[in-house]
Amino acid sequence: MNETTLCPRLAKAMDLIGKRWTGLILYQLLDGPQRFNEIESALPVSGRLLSERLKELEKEGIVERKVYTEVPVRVEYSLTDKGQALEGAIRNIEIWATNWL
Amino acid sequence: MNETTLCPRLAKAMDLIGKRWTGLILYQLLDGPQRFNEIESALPVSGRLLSERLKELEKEGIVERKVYTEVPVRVEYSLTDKGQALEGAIRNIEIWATNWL
DNA sequence: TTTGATTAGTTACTTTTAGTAATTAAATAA
DNA sequence: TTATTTAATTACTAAAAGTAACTAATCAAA
Repeated sequence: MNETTLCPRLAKAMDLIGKRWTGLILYQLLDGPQRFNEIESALPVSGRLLSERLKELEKEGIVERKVYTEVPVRVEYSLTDKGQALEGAIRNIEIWATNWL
Repeated sequence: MNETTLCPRLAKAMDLIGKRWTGLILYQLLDGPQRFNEIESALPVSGRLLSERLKELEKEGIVERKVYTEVPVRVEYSLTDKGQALEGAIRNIEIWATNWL
């Protein structure tokens, strides 16, 4: 193992996107703001991990969390500009998947 | 959890690329064929996982393994067409990383 | 003929992460 | 008071990753 010339920004990007479910969560959010349960229902991810991933993405400024104090409470997640900027990468993966899988 | 409308091909692509180190291994191979130790030295990945990942990628037809019976043995890994087709996706992640991280 | 060097792994063991299911908090309606 | 709904969290188990030592193959040097 070593850490030589590897670009730290690319490494971080791969670490973020590469975390399990993160890519699919972002893909899901490309459709627009969605609440917790919507994302949970759309993907085979448990609430435990979805919560964890959304927190990470929020911390990185990729996802925004908005609470509506309705009854019952509504929490919506959406992509920030930084998150939206990932669309090209995600669409490219989608295209590759369509052509090669 | 559910498995509703999620595109299975995208899910598989995300699962492949999303596995730890896989993105960086592919990025590394965009530079051309490389032997095991070269990849291991370029990335902070251990031989154990590098070996595991390369096997998965070979099984998926993304990476090709070629053995040269020299002394000592030389094993080179390279991208197949299917693997090379991921360049767009990987470059997009690279660009995003440059702009946003 | 034994020792060492080199590459490409594998094995054994520990730590971290993920999966699963049950539980909680808050706010209200019946 | 009990039930309902959403958005989580907690406790526990299973799987994956990290680490370091070891192996196989082949030859050269001592």
